Amino acid sequence: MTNPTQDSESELRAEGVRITRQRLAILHVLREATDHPRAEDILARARLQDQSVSQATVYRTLAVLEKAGTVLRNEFDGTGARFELADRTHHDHLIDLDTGAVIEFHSARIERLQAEIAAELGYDIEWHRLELYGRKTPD
Amino acid sequence: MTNPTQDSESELRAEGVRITRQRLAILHVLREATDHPRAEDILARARLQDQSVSQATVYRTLAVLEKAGTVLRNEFDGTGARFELADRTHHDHLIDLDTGAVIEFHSARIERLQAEIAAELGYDIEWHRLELYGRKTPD
DNA sequence: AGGTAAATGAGAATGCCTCTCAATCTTGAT
DNA sequence: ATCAAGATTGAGAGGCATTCTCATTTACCT
Repeated sequence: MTNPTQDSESELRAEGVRITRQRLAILHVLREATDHPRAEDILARARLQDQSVSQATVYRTLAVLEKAGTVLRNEFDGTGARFELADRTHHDHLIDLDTGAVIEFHSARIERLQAEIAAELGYDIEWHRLELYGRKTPD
Repeated sequence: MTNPTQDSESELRAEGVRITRQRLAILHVLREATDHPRAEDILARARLQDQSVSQATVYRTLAVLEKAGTVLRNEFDGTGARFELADRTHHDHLIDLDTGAVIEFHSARIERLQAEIAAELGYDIEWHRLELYGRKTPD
């Protein structure tokens, strides 16, 4: 009888995050997104569902959700943050320099090497960012 | 009879970059830096050598030097770019979340894995960004 | 239902960075 | 050395993403 949508809301409530109309609209946008939208895009899409959502609330909500571990913030180019739901398994990004397309990938070997390197330097990794920027290999 | 300082200036000149008093001051700052200074820091330090350097020139020069391959731009936190000379061998960064210290490291194995992964996805890597964020391992 | 602290909208404010433009340099050619 | 042509510069205005302020509204516990 549980569904993922209700689950994530309960989890948020359990963390002391109040569920408002606006936050539901923003969460909905993030759940439907297949890209990595910017705050601006999220605002536009959220307003389709709830006309009242403001820019300030989008930024505030994204900050709240990020702190709660529900969303991830990315900074691929220098033109502002891009967001995604943190509900799937961890992955890194490959950005196509020609099209701007963002491809997700994961490598357990790289993850392991990162931890090894950090350990050698006397550190525990809290999180990391790995982005590859490239172009399609010519045939 | 050549020295690295003169070399990099000749190289820049060869690329069509004019060597001005202000650019020399900025290059000097970057050569002396042991940290990863922000534009603001570079401006302050450059002015110690040449009072006339302006903020606009710092940004413009950093953009010119970046395009020329002389400096690297980093975005560790969301609070603005940090720069470093690109004269040493390639490296990635480990950022200490408690102190903000930036530790440089390099792993040929990770580099190789990155290339492999990109190749599997049909891409050639142009450049990449790998940052580890962590804390000192407790004893 | 009622009280209280949290969340919101609108717009002002901030911070980093880029642009504009007239004045001043760098440089290659003379 | 001198010159012309074009690049670079300083100062301040402008731009853009993001955050803040504050009066009003809302979620949520009891």
